[in-house]
Amino acid sequence: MTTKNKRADSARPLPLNQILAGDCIELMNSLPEESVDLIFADPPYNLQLRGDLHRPDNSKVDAVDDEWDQFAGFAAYDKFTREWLAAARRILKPDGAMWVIGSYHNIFRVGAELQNQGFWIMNDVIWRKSNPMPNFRGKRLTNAHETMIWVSKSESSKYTFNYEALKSLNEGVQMRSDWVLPICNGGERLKDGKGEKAHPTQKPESLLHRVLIGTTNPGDVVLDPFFGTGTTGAVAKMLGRDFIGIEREAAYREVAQKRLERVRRLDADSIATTKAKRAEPRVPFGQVIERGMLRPGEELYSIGNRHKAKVRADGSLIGNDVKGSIHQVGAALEGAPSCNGWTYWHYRREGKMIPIDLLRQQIRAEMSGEVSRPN
Amino acid sequence: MTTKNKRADSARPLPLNQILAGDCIELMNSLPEESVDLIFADPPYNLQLRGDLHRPDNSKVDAVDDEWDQFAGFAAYDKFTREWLAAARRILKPDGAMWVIGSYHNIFRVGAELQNQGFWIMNDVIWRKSNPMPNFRGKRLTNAHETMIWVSKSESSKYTFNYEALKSLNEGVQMRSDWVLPICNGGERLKDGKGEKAHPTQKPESLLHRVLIGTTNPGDVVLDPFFGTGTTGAVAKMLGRDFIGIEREAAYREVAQKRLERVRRLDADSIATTKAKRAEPRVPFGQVIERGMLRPGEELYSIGNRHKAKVRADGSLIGNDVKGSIHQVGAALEGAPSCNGWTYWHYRREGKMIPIDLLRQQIRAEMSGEVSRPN
DNA sequence: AGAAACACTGAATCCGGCC
DNA sequence: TGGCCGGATTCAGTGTTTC
Repeated sequence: MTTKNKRADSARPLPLNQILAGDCIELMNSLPEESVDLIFADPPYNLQLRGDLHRPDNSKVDAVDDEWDQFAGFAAYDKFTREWLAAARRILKPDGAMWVIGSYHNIFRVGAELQNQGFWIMNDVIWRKSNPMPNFRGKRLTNAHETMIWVSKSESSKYTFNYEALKSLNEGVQMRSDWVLPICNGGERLKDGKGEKAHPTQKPESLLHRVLIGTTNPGDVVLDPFFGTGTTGAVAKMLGRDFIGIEREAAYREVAQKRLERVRRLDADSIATTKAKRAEPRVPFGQVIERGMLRPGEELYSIGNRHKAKVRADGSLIGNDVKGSIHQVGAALEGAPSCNGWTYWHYRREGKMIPIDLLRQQIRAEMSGEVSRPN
Repeated sequence: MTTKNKRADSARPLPLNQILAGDCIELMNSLPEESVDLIFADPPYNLQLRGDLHRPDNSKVDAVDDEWDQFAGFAAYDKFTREWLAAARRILKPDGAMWVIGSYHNIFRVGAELQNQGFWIMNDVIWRKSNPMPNFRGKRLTNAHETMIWVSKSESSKYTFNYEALKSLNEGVQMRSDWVLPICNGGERLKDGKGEKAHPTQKPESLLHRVLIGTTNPGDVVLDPFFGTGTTGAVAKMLGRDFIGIEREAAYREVAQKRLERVRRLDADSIATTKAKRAEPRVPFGQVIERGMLRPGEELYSIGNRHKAKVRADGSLIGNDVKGSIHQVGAALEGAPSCNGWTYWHYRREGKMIPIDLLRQQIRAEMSGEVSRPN
């Protein structure tokens, strides 16, 4: 047993692998200080939704309008944040660490308060969703990510970081601060008795898998103060870590309890890895313009010089009164149903015609070293 | 000239397309209020938020003990943030917007203060670096991204968002909140006289290209209070936007000035981007009847023939006892909250079903004389 | 049986001009 | 300035039904 555990040994035993019922601040305050290795926290985001939102097909979006996400304002939210962070800080071992996940609605306030309380940021980590909900009204960018902040208890903490394990998860390349993972749906998404989703914001197990592999060791105690349907507990149990869940809502606790009973601990050997699959990244033609490889106003020529078109600043082409993507304009000029613009169009350099696909290859080469999408 | 500009008109002229020398807070305070369309800010965040931070009055923070010192560091940085954000807020037009870029060292504090001052977050945007600097010691994840926060001046601001242009940059798929772009190196990276990089954190032009295409229009005034080597100005000039740069260090101003002189403005054609449909003139359905394209009494059919309605002489429809506009009747028959009648209803010609939207397009073409109008 | 079409859904600060 | 109302707006994936 390492020195990390000395405080816990001298205190009363922890309620391991259980779901505690009640308010997380009170319950954390009732636990012995400096007894927990890692905290994973998914606090309410304090979304401020106005009216209903409908998809273009007129179906209504099922909003997160639950009571637990309502706060009177920033001051109330900040007070809540201060209190639960302080309670979390007390029970963390000196070398312990914490992850907090959030969106732009709350993550800046949480991050600032983490710093104010003396937590030390190692990284902010971006969960890039491979399948986010689109922006239906075309008024903003697709909100396609969430932010996690990974902190140690203090600057001098000797936190756990399994560098090689994460590198191995990433096909031998150093793990980056942006993680591409799908949202939780399909069979993994828990349903209630009526077939509705049991919790509006269930996190994917893949996310917790990566967190726990990277920043805990087998046998560590992982606490989740906003347990919900228990993703943290399920992955912890599977990976041979101990967990403590805290959840206020009885309905969530019930679903989580059943879920945890179904989970089986893996044997030590198989705790190893889920392999990532390398996919050739899609390169939008717009990037060729943004990167200055071609300039807006420059002309492109078809094979055999039969057609030409001019590049615009937004990556569309205009040729012979037809506007659109490199593929659309190519198809229109050829009178064809479709066209691969990347091989169809060429640019001129020193009298030579060069296919724009070479530019795409160049961009892909620059992007290599990146690994994306598990599953 | 739109109402957006009325405040600027009544004030003294802006120092457009220049680099102002000095402290950005003082200089912004010297500019007329509500005169700028967009601010792009890359504030200092390589500050050690610890020992060597100086107070704004240049007195050294007295390090009593670690924790107090750290708090003093944050407090000083927060004060600086509050002040430059307030100055930026004052010169922004009511419908203006701002981008701030930062890393985990500072972005949480900046984001929280943005919210405190009443700025309204549209998105946080992740610049995912395709070629980041690796983490050499293997103690953390590769810090492979930076965070940008895009805000409007207030919740009610009618901010500029060129949805279609960004979608076009992304080859027809809605632009997401994570942008993959390489860091600035190679020929784009400016060097000083000794061949060293001229600025430690020069931003890539590709990043500014996307920001300016997406959230400004040609002729807009873009201000950068931390101008550095002038990436914002260079891209603004190229894309036909006006800029105001503010920079304290003479060496950076010099490099930026030379750079700007080399930049050439693109012609209007190349700057043009794909327009939103909303910008097209409204065509009342009644015109279709007045012009005899459809006759009163003619029947219209929904997609899939599930519903039909009869055209009346005043351009309203009647179907299944429901009377009203093409939109109202469509919505009523579908039991939907709203309905785009133009795409919902079809008429029959020679056995074929033709959407009435084609008639609207025909009218619009006749109205403008040609297919597309400049800008 | 297999393919194709259709239906449904996800942490969302999601409209704007005219009267 | 509040209310009315025209009409613009979606990506990836899973699961179900139909051909």
